Amino acid sequence: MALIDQTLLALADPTRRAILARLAQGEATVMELAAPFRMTQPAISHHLKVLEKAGLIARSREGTRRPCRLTPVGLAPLDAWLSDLRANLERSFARLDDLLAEGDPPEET
Amino acid sequence: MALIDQTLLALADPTRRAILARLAQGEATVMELAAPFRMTQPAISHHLKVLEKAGLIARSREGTRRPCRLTPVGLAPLDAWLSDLRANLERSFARLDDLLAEGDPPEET
DNA sequence: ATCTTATATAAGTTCTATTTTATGTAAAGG
DNA sequence: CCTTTACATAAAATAGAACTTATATAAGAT
Repeated sequence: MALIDQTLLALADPTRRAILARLAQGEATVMELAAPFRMTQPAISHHLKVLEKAGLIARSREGTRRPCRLTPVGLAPLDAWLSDLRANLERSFARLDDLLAEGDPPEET
Repeated sequence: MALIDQTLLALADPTRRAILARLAQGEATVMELAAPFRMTQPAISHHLKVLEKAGLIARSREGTRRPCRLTPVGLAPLDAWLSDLRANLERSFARLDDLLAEGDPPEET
């Protein structure tokens, strides 16, 4: 699975986005992250694993606790995808402008 | 369902992202969009419906054809979510810096 | 050592998304 | 009119993601 797939699949879940939002305020343990949700701890652990595999969070060890923190670089694939898309869009607009300037109506390939 | 949910759910599928990439080059009909995929036309039609409901594409009528075009404003919810997240991150880094400057080690709430 | 706290993993279930097959509709072409 | 082309919709199958219950592990507290 491509990086961008993992990124977007991870972000597509509201619980995981809420977890990221929480982590944007600072580190938190699994239990702290689980608290706001009406959901069991294993469910949260699974969400964390998805986020970790997507490179969106990292975890350390602090005795029995496993604090999580956000790793902003994990958003890079999404940034790249977005700017790619927008670059292509602009290129296609530029082509369209050229054609219109020539008075030549654009046609499909 | 919140806007950002629809946006990210739509983007989480590789077929749909490929469709958007194709549309970044310019308008295309359903058949043209379906061609590159080993997938039936109804499947593509369904993907297009998801993209449309997310506000990522729009469709017009041209006789029997239904050309699709990208609507870049559909990415606004994602842009907003991303900058929100990053704003919070920076705020929390700022707080951390303050505390460190005071020589006061940060603690959990 | 034992108990507790914090977390992970496994198995199973339920829910939702993707895809296909089959069929319907609407416009254009003969 | 009848056929074809381009697409939509419905129903059903499949696949996959999310969640729960039950259990395991590992570190700290007693």
